[in-house]
Amino acid sequence: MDTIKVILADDHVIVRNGIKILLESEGEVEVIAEASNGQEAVDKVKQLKPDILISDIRMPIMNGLEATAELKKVSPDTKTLILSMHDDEEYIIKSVECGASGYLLKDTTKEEFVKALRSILEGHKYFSGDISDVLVNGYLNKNTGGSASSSDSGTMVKTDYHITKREKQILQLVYEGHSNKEIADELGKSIRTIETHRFNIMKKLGVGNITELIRKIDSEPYIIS
Amino acid sequence: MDTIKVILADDHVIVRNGIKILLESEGEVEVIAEASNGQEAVDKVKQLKPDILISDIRMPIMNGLEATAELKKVSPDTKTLILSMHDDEEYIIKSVECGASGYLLKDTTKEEFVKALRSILEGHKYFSGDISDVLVNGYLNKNTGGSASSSDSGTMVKTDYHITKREKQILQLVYEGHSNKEIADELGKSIRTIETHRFNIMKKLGVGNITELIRKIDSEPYIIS
DNA sequence: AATTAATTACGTATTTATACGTAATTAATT
DNA sequence: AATTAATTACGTATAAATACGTAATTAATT
Repeated sequence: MDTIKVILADDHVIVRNGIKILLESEGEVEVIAEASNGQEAVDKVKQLKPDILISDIRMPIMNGLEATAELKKVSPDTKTLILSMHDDEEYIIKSVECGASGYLLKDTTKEEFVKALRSILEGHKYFSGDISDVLVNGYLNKNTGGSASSSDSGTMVKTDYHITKREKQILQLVYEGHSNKEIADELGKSIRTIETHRFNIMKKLGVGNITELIRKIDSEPYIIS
Repeated sequence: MDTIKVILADDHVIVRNGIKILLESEGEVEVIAEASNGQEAVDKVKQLKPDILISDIRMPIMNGLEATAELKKVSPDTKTLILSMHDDEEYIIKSVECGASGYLLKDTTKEEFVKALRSILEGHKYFSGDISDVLVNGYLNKNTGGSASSSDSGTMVKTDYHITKREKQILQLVYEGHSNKEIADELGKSIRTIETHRFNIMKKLGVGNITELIRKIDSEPYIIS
């Protein structure tokens, strides 16, 4: 019987080392490569065609969800298992939308970890905890209704804030701590324009002040990527 | 030859598991207990008297630096090795001030990890990378001058912002996203008082807006603890 | 080409926060 | 008891941001 060939993507070496030793102690999992950012993960998946990519979400250069979405193009048979500290529904749903086959928290035991890998290799989805079936079924129910029901997507979990390209640009600068004046100068636009965008962004994201905004982006970084 | 007895403190099981397996694969290190927060770490150190506590900084209930400082009282012979993602000088200096014997980044190899443990067990300090000697020597130079030089502590690394008790209280509420009015209501004080405190706090911390403030506290959480 | 979405920017109004200085009162330290 | 530090709060002034609405222009989509 062949081993399950996996690639690990996490920006911390010690975490990758720890996971590698954890999994290979089982004997049926082989870590064939490691990546410290999403882009490196995609490149190595393309090159090595592993069975499963195990990926953190928050990584430099390209995050784990984007890398997951990218896999369809470079290695359609490779599946992704997300391993994250975040248990927000938005993250979980977003990972499903990006095509991930599983989602585990970093609190996961070795036993469950290996069980998840086996399950995914057999073509199933694997989401840890009680929220797994609820979320996956909820997501499937949302999509079973066809295109008519896509207008109701906001009623379940909000994952698309409909932030335009320009809004993301300005949001990034706000996130970095720039004042409206600084942003106006940088983009060569009127400060009134920036204020308008800013108002629209805050409304779309449902936040009331800059602190909430920063927290929201910290927890959902795909908003600006 | 006895093994080095260590306790691991990190709020993520998978990290603790990974480190445990990593270290015990060497044979000369034995993980005798684990803790998921600073308080639990202190309690287990008190009970089990390990050689070394390996601790993350950011943990719930009590952070790793506070736990380090607490060890003198409960197990004077136990040394602490901080294992963190943060390489800010403030963190490193603060760990020394709390009595830590070493500081490694989570980017550390197994070899260096074990080397650090051996070194610490022999009574030495162990700080990873080129910054280690510079920082430790800089810190010792600061203290070698005696009490007369303590007035110059701000010229090297700013670790004490001299935030008063009341200021910390208000800072916590600002950090949580409350407006000045909300804070004034909650504390039963004039909004003008809150504004005054807020101005003083920002000045002490050297930040120009709320975004910078949040980032600073995120990277130096002891400011408000 | 028509329609829709995004971008730009203003009017009007208000709120909120920043900035500096002064000073009385209270609490803590010497 | 005297001194120092912290807390409270105001005057004065200004800057910055929030909030809502309107609308022209440009870009993208159908």
